[in-house]
Amino acid sequence: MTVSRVLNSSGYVKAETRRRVLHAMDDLNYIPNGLARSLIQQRTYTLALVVPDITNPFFTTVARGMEDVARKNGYRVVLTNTDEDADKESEYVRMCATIRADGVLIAPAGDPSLTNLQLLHQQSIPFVLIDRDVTGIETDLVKGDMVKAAKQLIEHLVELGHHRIAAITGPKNNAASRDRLKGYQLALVQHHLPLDEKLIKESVMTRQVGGQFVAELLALPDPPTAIFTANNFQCARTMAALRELGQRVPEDISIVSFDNSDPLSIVEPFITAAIQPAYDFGSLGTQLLLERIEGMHTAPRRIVLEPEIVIRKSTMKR
Amino acid sequence: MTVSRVLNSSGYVKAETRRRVLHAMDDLNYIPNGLARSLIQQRTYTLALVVPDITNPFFTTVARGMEDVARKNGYRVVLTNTDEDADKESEYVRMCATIRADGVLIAPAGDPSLTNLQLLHQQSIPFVLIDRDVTGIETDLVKGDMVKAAKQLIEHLVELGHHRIAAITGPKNNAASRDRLKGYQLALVQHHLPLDEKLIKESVMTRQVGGQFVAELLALPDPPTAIFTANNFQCARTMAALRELGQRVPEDISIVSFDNSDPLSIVEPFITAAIQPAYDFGSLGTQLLLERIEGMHTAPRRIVLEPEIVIRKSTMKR
DNA sequence: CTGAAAGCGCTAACAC
DNA sequence: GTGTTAGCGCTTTCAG
Repeated sequence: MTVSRVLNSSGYVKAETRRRVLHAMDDLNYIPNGLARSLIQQRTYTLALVVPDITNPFFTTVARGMEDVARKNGYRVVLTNTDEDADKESEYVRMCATIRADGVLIAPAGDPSLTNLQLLHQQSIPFVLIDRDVTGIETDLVKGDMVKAAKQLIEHLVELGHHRIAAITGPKNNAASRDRLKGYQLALVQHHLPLDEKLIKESVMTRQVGGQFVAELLALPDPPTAIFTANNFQCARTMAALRELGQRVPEDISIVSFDNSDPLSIVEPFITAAIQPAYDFGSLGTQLLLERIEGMHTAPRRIVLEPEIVIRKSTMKR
Repeated sequence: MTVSRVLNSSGYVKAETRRRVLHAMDDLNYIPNGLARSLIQQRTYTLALVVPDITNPFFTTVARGMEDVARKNGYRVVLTNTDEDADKESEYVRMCATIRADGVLIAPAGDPSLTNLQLLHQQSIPFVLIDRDVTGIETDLVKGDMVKAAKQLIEHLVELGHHRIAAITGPKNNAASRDRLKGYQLALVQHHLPLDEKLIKESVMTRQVGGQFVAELLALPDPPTAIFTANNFQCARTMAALRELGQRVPEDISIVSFDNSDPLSIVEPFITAAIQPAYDFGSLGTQLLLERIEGMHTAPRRIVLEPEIVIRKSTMKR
């Protein structure tokens, strides 16, 4: 018990006793057992971050933001990958319950993630959504204004004289995908441009994304002069496919994208993109989460951050 | 106790009883408490990955390799960042002990990490080094043959007619840095080229790396015609600095680097580089670690993998 | 200021 | 097949 008091600097311990305890701990290379402590305290000081892909620079930046805030508050972070798969996500959410994480920051795979969030709720594990909303649940959320961002990207293209603009989107069961598409459509409508279904290609958001849609788009009788991609990986794949087909960017075709926050892009930031404050997603999300863990707030809070539109070299006048 | 038997499918339970237990668990949304289980079993089924920077694509790929093998064997992975700082590393190594991780895969910050490894040893936590050796300790290790890789990169430059080749290195207390420098020197010596100390610049390996050395190199009376950088971030920063100084790559100056495994490099792999099998570092390292946890091996095993030299567009004939 | 008793939720070992 | 006892290493509570 006295050792416990020394460890936690709680209660009174005579200076001499404290000294002896510390000395003994040092002697024995003693490190307290966190499991036992957590078991009794009902607190693990562990937060979990559940993201679709930890190799996506966007999410590693989120992780950094989270880690910084967590550490500052005495919490650890456990990172997990869902590969955009609600089933794998479910496994990890269960893991969060098993390890008794104090809270979870999650970028849900899509609307089917609802079940996973409900599980967290059942288990009374506080959670905060980042980047993506999920229909059917009201909770704390930090995301970017993706409708607006997409709209601005498209408007940039329109101003450059593009009228045939293709959109590569993610799965429809995913709010982030839907918002980006919505922004695209909104921009076209407001500028009195026709919406052509053939210019919209649904694909996936992972690095496994294929590039066949590029050939399909170019094979259209009236092919697009610009392409809007929904994320990092789609953009990269599109660029690669265009190169294979002998198309130059931006001379032959323009490209805009989301979150081209390549960690190495100090090399040659090339893609005109809507950059979301990924670090802030992590840090603000964690802040909300910690407040919820401490039981401070009750009404769900939604934080919508403004993305920054960065005009670079992947777009040019038509 | 019966519940425990059902959970672990151990011992005999009547089919009917099992059914009732499962039903009740479902009813109550019961999820077993991993803390209590780990406390008694003295096993957490948690591995830790300690790397310098989780936003470095090289290490996220390592993480993927680790996670895949860990999952397949029923283990979880906890990721941590040390920022190339032995003190922060020490904190995390202590954390590994606190949470009673079953094993640790670690890319040590440098030779001062020795203390941290000794702590793990004291606490009887098995560990495996990846990417970097540490002088003063004999353990399992998975790394690339960096001397050879660096040597081949330099030879490529020599064959292109470069004689004044600069080297940007990492901290000297780090085996990875030393090996890369050694390969550079070896190549020059074998090709009877002079070793000029003024062409060697020591810098850091993090994203915070500055680019001032580029200006210094170019200001030399006999400036280099090619630059060898030791990693991702140094390469990126060098490219940026060159651009600011109006130097074109590769027309004015050539660049070679290590691990330019940008996740988005499907866009435009540009840098001629030595690519190390990062995924295998993670998967093989975890394999070794698990074997050590299961107590199978005793003699330290060293796995040295061959890097691949990929000639791309950042180098040209002098 | 220090210690003794009890218990967090689970499982190993041993009854029955 | 199922239940009981004990204990993993801590902290909470209450005595002294």
